[in-house]
Amino acid sequence: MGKSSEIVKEHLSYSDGFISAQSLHHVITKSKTKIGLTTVYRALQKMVDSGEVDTFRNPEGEAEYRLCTPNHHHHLVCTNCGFTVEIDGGAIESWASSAAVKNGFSSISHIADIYGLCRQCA
Amino acid sequence: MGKSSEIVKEHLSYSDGFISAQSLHHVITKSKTKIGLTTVYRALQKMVDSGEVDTFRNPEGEAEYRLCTPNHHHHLVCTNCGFTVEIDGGAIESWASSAAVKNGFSSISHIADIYGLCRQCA
DNA sequence: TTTAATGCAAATACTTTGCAGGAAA
DNA sequence: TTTCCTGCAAAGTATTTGCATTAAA
Repeated sequence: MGKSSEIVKEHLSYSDGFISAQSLHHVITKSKTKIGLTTVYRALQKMVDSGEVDTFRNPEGEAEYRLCTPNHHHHLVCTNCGFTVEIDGGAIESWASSAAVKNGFSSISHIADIYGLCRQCA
Repeated sequence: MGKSSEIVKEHLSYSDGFISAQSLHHVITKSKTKIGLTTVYRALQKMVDSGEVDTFRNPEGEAEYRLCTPNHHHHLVCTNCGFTVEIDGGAIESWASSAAVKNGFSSISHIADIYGLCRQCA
């Protein structure tokens, strides 16, 4: 694993919450570091495989990534303007694990996001 | 709105749970009806806009659709073999609406799916 | 030298859009 | 006629892969 993976992970840690591979690539190249989009994708995929990074697809079809951290949270997203609020998972976490255990599933992860219109856009 | 939208909706109702636009198009053309992929996409998008249909992106990046029904449920998906269990949303529904209200959001929908390994694949 | 990392360009997959022909009002 | 529906082909976007170059071990 070369230096690039380190750079990707570092920038991932700067970003709060999820970020897409494309955005991450933008951020990195804008910062000063030269890096290929392919390399960003490959670094992210490796970290997903190793369990260091969580991923899910947003409604636009882009994959979003974040470092796995203990302070796991979810998103409330305005479908009109994109305004996003981070919210606590609350009961979700236990719902997910109990549903999984009940059905014999293991190594679980979950996605849970809420979409709606924010006050401005309603 | 022509006949095609009716056909799309009908086949959507046959399918239990979510189905992708591509799969739906396959099913429809295989059944006997000639229909263009474009038309399927357009019919689905119209129904999403009107609130008749729910949609989300699966981890592969495909959009999946289902008719909105009162017996709303969620999915527990095996990431290895694709085996899927339908589970009740339980506390999710109230979590979603309370989080939304607390932040001034309206017209909300949510996605909540759990991924893991089923007994066979663990 | 042998192995792994890198990135450009091409390929792939899903979805959307432009446009012309046809059906319905 | 005017409007809407259809669907082919082209375009657009995100992601993956082939391959040659380069860096590291």
